[in-house]
Amino acid sequence: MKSDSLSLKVYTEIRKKILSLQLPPNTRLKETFWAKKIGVSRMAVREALTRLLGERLVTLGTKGGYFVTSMTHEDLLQLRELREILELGALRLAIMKVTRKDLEKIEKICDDFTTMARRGYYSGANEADLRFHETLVECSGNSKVIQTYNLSHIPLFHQLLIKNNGNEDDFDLTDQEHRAIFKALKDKKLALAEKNMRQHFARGASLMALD
Amino acid sequence: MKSDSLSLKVYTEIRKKILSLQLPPNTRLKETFWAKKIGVSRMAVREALTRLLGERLVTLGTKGGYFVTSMTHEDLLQLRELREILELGALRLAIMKVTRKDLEKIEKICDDFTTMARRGYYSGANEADLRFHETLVECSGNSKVIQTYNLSHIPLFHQLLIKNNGNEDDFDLTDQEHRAIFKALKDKKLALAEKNMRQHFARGASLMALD
DNA sequence: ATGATTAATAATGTAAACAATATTGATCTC
DNA sequence: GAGATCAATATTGTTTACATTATTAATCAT
Repeated sequence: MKSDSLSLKVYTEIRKKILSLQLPPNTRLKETFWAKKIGVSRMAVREALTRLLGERLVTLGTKGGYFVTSMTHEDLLQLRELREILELGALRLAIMKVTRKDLEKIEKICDDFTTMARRGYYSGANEADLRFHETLVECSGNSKVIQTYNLSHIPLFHQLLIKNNGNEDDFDLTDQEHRAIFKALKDKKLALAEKNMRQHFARGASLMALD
Repeated sequence: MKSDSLSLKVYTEIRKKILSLQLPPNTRLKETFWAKKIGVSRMAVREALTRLLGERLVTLGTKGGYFVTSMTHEDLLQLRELREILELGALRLAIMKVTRKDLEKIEKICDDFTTMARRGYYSGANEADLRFHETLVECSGNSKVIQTYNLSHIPLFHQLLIKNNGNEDDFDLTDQEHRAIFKALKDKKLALAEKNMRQHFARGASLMALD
């Protein structure tokens, strides 16, 4: 098996931890610590962190050093707006381009969500929630939109939202809303799909206001 | 005067050259070459390139090495779609939040465009064109939208489009369209502003098809 | 001449060493 | 005991050195 570059390994590992909140915002990322932990030189770590800096997932401290990018409440509100812009845009493209296979994939994700939520696998259901939205964006068939979505920290936003406002009662509503969006997409009813999606996001916004 | 870090210096310089097409797509970026040229160690260059990798402005070759990210015709079409999504989204936010000062700034940019185009300063007019759109996005008042826009390579898109399809006859039309968008924004007529902007982008799209 | 083979060169990937700055913690003064 | 001072430690910024892999150039056989 071919071994990828060492810094790529570090990059992948730290990135995953940031996006899953195992490394919470504002955490300081000390080069030597991670070098020892992963078993590579400090330079490999530094390179990984610099790459994450380019992705805006880490930030430079005023006196040097790398930190996991922080998220203020204001940031979350703005990310919600951005998300709405991007996902609605993707939806408009998807309506035109979506394939039979895409639709099957989305429906399966809805089913997975239902199953997991019913059986109390809430983390799993959240994963399915995230995947539902990612898959919708993929259905846009526009790789630049997809890339932008992935660089926009929306997965992080989703995680934070769930962590702060997670509520088991919401799973049913989320399920219904996802299926409503899916159905409109399948029937290629753009206006309806947009309306359903806006509604879905509006509920998310109302949850955020409770902080 | 405080000196910033060396890799930041390299990062800034190379980034500017990429976005202005002084370093065209697919150019190989050799570490030692730039190290000598800028007068820093190879590692400082490497760090800068890694950061640009995170921003997707450079790519890794299959056999190693950094290259300026290439742009296929397909990429340009997709970027145009992305641009429309982001700028229309920003416009919707801007209609609600735009300030008097913002409006003055935009109008001034329109005036600059007119003046420069009339006097034959076409590069300058293109700069004003770019700035018109950037400023509109800034009027969204949403830093995440702004950040995403800046990471989306749209300036590059703009440059490439002009380079390939630049046509002096278009300046008049562009000017009118910009002013139409501006007026609708000032009057807070959302539907009209959207329509004008869509029209502006549609013309851009029609130019692309001529390749 | 043309194409394959191999030696020479160049470029990258990785690690280690050194210098400069920041942080910590102990000591002292009041 | 609270706060200031300064030494000790830790962390980062930068360069140099080495190992590995690509690329180029030269040689040779056909």
